[in-house]
Amino acid sequence: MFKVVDPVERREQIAEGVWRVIRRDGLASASVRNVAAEAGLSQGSLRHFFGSQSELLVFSLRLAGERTRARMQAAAETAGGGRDLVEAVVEAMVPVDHDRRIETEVWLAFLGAALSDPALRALNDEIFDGMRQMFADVLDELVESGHARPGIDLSYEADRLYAIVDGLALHAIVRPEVVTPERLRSTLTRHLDELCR
Amino acid sequence: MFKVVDPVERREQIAEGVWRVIRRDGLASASVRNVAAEAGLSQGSLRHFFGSQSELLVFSLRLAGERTRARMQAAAETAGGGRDLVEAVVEAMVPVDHDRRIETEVWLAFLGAALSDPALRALNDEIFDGMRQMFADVLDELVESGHARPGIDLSYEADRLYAIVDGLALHAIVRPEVVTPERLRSTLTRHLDELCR
DNA sequence: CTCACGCTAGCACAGTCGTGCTAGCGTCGC
DNA sequence: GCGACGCTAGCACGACTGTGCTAGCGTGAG
Repeated sequence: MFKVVDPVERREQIAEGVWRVIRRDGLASASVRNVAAEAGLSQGSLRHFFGSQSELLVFSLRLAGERTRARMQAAAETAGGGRDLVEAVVEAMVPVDHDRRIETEVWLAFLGAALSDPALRALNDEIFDGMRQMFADVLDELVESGHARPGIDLSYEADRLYAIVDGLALHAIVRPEVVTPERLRSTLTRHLDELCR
Repeated sequence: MFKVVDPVERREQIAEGVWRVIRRDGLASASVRNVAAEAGLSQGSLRHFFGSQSELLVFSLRLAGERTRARMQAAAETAGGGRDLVEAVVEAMVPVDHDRRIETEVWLAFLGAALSDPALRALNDEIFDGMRQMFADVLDELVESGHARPGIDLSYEADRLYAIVDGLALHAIVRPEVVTPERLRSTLTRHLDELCR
C-alpha cells in the first residue's frame, strides 16, 4: 500500500494527470480535487508534491513544453544537415501523432489563461523565445550549409516559418476535421520546398 | 433610474463588459457576478438578458467574431481588386490597433476553452470555416484578376496564408514585445509580395 | 388614470473551490 | 528494536460559483 517513489517521477505522473483532465474537461476543471482523483491520490497527498495549484499548473505546462523541446533537440541531433534538419525540427513540433497532439492541446489550453496569469505568462514567454531561437538557428544552418534558396532574408523567414508552424498546429487542434495531419504535412513540406529550391 | 433600452444594444454592452473582464482577469473570472458588476448591473438584471452563463459567453465570443468578420467584409468592399483586396482583408483581421487587439485577445482566451465546451466549439468551428472561406475567395479573386504569380496552387496558398495570419496574430498577442505591429505588417506584406510578384 | 410588463435588485440554495490542518500509516536509517 | 520522516488520507474553513426565486420600481399602452 505504500511505496517510496522518486518524487520527480511522481510529479511527472501527476502532471500527466493534469493533461488528461485538461483534454477531457478543460483547464477550468483542472482543480486540485479533480487532478488528485485522476492521479489516484487524495488532496493532501497531492499537496505534498505541489504546494499550490498554481505550482501544479505551471509545472504541467512546463513539462509539456520540455517534452516538445526535447523531441525537437533529439530530432535535430539525429537528422543530417540542411533541409533534413529543418524538416525534422518542424516535424517534431507539430501535432501529427498522439503524443504531439497531447502536448499541443495542453499548450493551447494554457495559452488563453497565460494572457492574464503572470506565472503562466512568464513560462509561456520562455517557451516562445526558446522555440523562436530554435527556428532561427535551424534556418541559419540551412543557409550556411548552402541548401537555402539564394538571397533569402533569415529574420523574415524565421518569423514566417514560426508563424506557419504555430498557425498550422493551432488549426490542426481546433479543426482536425479540416486540417488533417496529411494536409498539415503537405503544406509544411511545400513551404520548405520554396525555402530550399 | 429606469430606461427602456434596445435589448440588442444592451446585450452588446454586456458582452463588451465580458471582454473587459476577460482581458483584465481572464476567462475564468468571467462569472455572472463579475460581468454584472463590470456592466453596472445586478445579477438578476443581467439574467434578464442572458438566461445562462453559457449563453452569455457564447454571445460574447460570437460578437467578437462578427465584429472582425464585418470589418473584413467592409474592407473587401471598399478595396479595389487584386492585391489590394487581399491586403485589406488580411489587414482587417490582424491585431494592429486597439479594437482588433481586443477581438483577437478575446478569441484567444476562448480558444482553449472551446476545445472541451461543445457550444463554444461549434461556434468556433463556424468562425474558423467562415474565415477560411474568405481567404479562399480572396485568393481566388487574386488569380482571376491576373495579379497572382503564375502557377500558384490555390488550395495550398489559402491554407498557408490562413496559417500565417493566425500564427502571426497569435504571436502578436502572446509576445507583443517581440512581434510588434510593424514586424507583423512587414512579414505579411512580404509574403503577399511573393504571392503576387 | 390605470394596468401590464419590461426591467431591476438582491437573497437563498447547493455545489465547488484552494488551502491549512491533524492524525496516522509504513518504510528506512540507526 | 525504534525513532524519524516521507507519504497518505480526509476533514474544516471561508470564499466563490450558477441558478432560481420573489418583490417592486417606473414607463408606456389602453
